Amino acid sequence: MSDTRRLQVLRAIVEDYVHTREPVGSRALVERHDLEVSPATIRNDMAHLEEEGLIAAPHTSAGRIPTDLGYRRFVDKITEVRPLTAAERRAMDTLLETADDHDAMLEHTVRLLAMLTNQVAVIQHPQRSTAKIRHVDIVSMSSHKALVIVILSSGKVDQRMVTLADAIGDDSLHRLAQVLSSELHQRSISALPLPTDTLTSRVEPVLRPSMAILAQAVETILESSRVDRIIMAGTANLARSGRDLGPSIGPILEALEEQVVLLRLLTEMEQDRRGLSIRIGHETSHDSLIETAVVAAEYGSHTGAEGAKLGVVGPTRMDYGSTMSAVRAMARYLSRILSEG
Amino acid sequence: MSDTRRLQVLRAIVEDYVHTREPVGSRALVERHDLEVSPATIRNDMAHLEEEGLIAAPHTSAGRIPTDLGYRRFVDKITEVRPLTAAERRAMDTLLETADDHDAMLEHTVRLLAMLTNQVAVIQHPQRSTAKIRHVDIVSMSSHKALVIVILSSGKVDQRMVTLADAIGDDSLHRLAQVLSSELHQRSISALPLPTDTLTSRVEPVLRPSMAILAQAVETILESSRVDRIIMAGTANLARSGRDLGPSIGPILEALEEQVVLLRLLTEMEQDRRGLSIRIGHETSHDSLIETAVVAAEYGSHTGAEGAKLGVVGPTRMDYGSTMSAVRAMARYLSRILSEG
DNA sequence: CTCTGGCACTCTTCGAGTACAAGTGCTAAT
DNA sequence: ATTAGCACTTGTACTCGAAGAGTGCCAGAG
Repeated sequence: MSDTRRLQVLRAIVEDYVHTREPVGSRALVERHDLEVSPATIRNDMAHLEEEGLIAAPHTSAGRIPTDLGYRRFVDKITEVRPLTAAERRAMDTLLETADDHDAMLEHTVRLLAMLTNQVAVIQHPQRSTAKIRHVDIVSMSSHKALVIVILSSGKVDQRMVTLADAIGDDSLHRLAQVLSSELHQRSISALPLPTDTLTSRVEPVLRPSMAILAQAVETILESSRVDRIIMAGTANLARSGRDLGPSIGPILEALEEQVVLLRLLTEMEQDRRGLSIRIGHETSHDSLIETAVVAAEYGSHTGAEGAKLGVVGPTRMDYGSTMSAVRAMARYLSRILSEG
Repeated sequence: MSDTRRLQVLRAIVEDYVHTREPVGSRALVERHDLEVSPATIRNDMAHLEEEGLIAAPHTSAGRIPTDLGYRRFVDKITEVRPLTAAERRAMDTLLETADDHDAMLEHTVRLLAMLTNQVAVIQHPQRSTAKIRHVDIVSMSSHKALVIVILSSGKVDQRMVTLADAIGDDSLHRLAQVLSSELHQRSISALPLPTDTLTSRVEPVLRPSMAILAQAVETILESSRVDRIIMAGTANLARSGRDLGPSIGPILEALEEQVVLLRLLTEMEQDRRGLSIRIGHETSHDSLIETAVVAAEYGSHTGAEGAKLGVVGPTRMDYGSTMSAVRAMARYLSRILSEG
């Protein structure tokens, strides 16, 4: 009753099933892998694995397929993270060159990850709760309209249009911007509300109504910049692997568009020793994702923006080895670029 | 051989088919609509319609379904744009209140349109070829890094990180920003390349290498801001109507993610007298969209940013009446908000 | 105690055959 | 121009049976 062979069998079942998409039987197993025992022996092992709930048979007379638990053990005990191919490395390097602003960076990353894994890739905008205000700017758009621009230490730029209380000249606008900028400089974006009183008291009475409006705008910007967002790519890949996901790709797409779900899931997931977070099937604790697995990794954690993740969503029947390696490599790569920038 | 009845029959076929998703036969037709003739008469009419290529029979013994051409005539001659319901109007009004910056505005619009039509909605970022530079700003991020920010007359803000040639103090940076801003103010974004020589000559020699880098960054920003983008929402709706689109929803998603395709299609489409552009099936001249129809309308055309469109993509078997009305209403609504803002 | 060969059993898949329903096209009559 | 009737075509649903795959279990060997 060699315990290691059981694992070998599980591994073989997972690999074959991932490869062929069909339930795998005992005979095929001994043939494809060189287990030096007879099918009957394997059958015994399979019976045990089934008792443990690691594999299951769709019908009495069909081969076995891994259960969520089976995948889980496979991932935990067996899979070795596969190194990247040269082509993949090259793709990442070209990414570096096209690195533009912060947002574009994330966008390119997620697209590349989708291409590498042939799956849906997602990336979480970093929670910038520790980010600080670096600069506030105001640009006049018309007599009563102005654009408030807030630049954060993370390099993110947010803007918002406001309607001022009075017509205000460029000079006064400049003065307002200076007060805002100097007064709020280095202030954490999570320190709300803003000291509106101090701000208004620092300018001439005639400007105060407008200053209040501007402060309000800045506050709104900060608030909305604390909300996490998710960028997604490769939804077409979902359809490609539709055979695995049954007819249920609709609800999956919905769950993905409903960013909140994914966001909560990502933040809940904890990294294992390999620096990866994986949820398989029911572990996602979300009904429409019951047939999917999420592989994620944290990135940029050393820059103070902690907890931001990136990853892929695919059918539970996925090639965990390469997916895990791609996700991890991507996370490291992005972390490096961000810390350099 | 009443010609108007033929149209009536076509209309009935389209409506029934859109409603039931099943080929419609002569008997059902006379029953559901109160045509005061016998099925046999209808059969004659249908034979004519089939000759004209407006309808087709999937099998010899099945009812008829409209062809692309049939939908086309239906849309051109028959459909009356349905007015919006109160609920729809209300949804649009709440949208107004959540109006934030320019990008968020478009994003909300496209989501709402997706919800209203239960289809995939797309919106084209306005081609800002006529937009002008309103302001250029530089914010120091670290000793050698700075963020270049360009604000356009349309209210769009783009930024880009640059690495400077030398360590430059805040004062000098401010000076550089002022030169850039005043020199480039009101310059059309399509006027490239920038007069780099003039720019560098306006600052002290020690700053010139950095000025060159900054000018280059601005140029890059302008270039990439001229490229149109597409925002999309409601891809989950695609899956919902998957039954209509056969197994081919994969390629469709791909085509949609491949923004270039859609972008070209949208710009090519010309508005009809009702202010709508519609392409049905093969008219999209794109293989993977052969089973879809695109309904679009121009928005914001009076603000100088011309040619930007918004619309929906759905199965050819769609409710053209309500789709058309939703798209047109949305376009008008957005135009109004943009021209007010 | 582990492994193996054999064998009966179960269950899905696939094809052929058949009956049925839907719907047409045509012809002759009004 | 319209209608009624009828023969004809064709997809759909269902049943039946054979084939194939794979298991579980038992009895025997190492």
